[in-house]
Amino acid sequence: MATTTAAQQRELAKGRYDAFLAACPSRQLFERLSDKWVGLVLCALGGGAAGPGVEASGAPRPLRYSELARALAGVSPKMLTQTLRSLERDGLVARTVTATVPVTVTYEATELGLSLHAMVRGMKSWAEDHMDDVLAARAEHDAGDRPGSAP
Amino acid sequence: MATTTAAQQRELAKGRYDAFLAACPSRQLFERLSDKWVGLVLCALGGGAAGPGVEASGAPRPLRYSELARALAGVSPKMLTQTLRSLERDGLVARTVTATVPVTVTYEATELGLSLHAMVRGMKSWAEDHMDDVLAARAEHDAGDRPGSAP
DNA sequence: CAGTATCCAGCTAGATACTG
DNA sequence: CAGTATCTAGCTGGATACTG
Repeated sequence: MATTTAAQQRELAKGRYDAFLAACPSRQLFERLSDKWVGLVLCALGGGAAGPGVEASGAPRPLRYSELARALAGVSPKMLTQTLRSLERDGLVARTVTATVPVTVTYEATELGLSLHAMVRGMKSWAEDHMDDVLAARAEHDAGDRPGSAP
Repeated sequence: MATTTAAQQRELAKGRYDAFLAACPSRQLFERLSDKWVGLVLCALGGGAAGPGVEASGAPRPLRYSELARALAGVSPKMLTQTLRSLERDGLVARTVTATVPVTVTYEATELGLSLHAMVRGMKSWAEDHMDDVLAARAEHDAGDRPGSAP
């Protein structure tokens, strides 16, 4: 066991990592978090998933592999597994196998994963809430921005 | 002019977009936001940049192209320009050209960009603050997790 | 159900060199 | 200073097919 607590470690870590630096490990971590599937998986496991059989309850609950696949429309088995494995390795997601027939596997966000959920969910909500603003900005930009070119 | 205000538009947009759906425009927007350079640029323009000549003031201020290039260590001119152009098009960043010799170009986050800043900054801070936790989780995972395989 | 394995098209993004 | 242009290695990730 370490002689310092997790809280102390985190305190010491303040300022030790900087994602702006290319060589800093936190840069790689930031890049991993900046992945659409990572974001969507975390949103789903944080309680943001909806769909047939998966209501948007708002409360985090374990989801089965197939539920995740349904929630993240368009995800391939390969990417889903790959994403889940990386999240599991990083301690953000816990994988639980139940020996039924056929086998049941559930995934749920760990405490660490949950601590990230607010931000990721915020990003997703932001994208949904400001879609129209962005669409408008694009239209204005693509139109040429100059008054003279407006009809 | 539209007959509805931006606030009303946003109100109406509630529930109209869902990034979980592959075909939803907000999914593409979410994917764009889930880009390391987008995240880092937004962090820098939100006042999170530090370095030689660029102190981490915490207050958002316009940055020049070269300041951004220095802040985002390792970014290539191509990616920086590409990222800035896409952010400009989406109305998240404003580009200002001042006719000096040589020409001075500054970028700053728009109100829309600033509204996203909290989340992105949160992600970057999270990565820095929890780097040790993730490192520990990886070590444990890679060791095999099982007590029997520990030395 | 919950993956794994394989193949490959295509996009990404870095390196590099050049310009108004 | 602030880009633009070009080339390409290689990684990403989708399609597809198969398995315990």
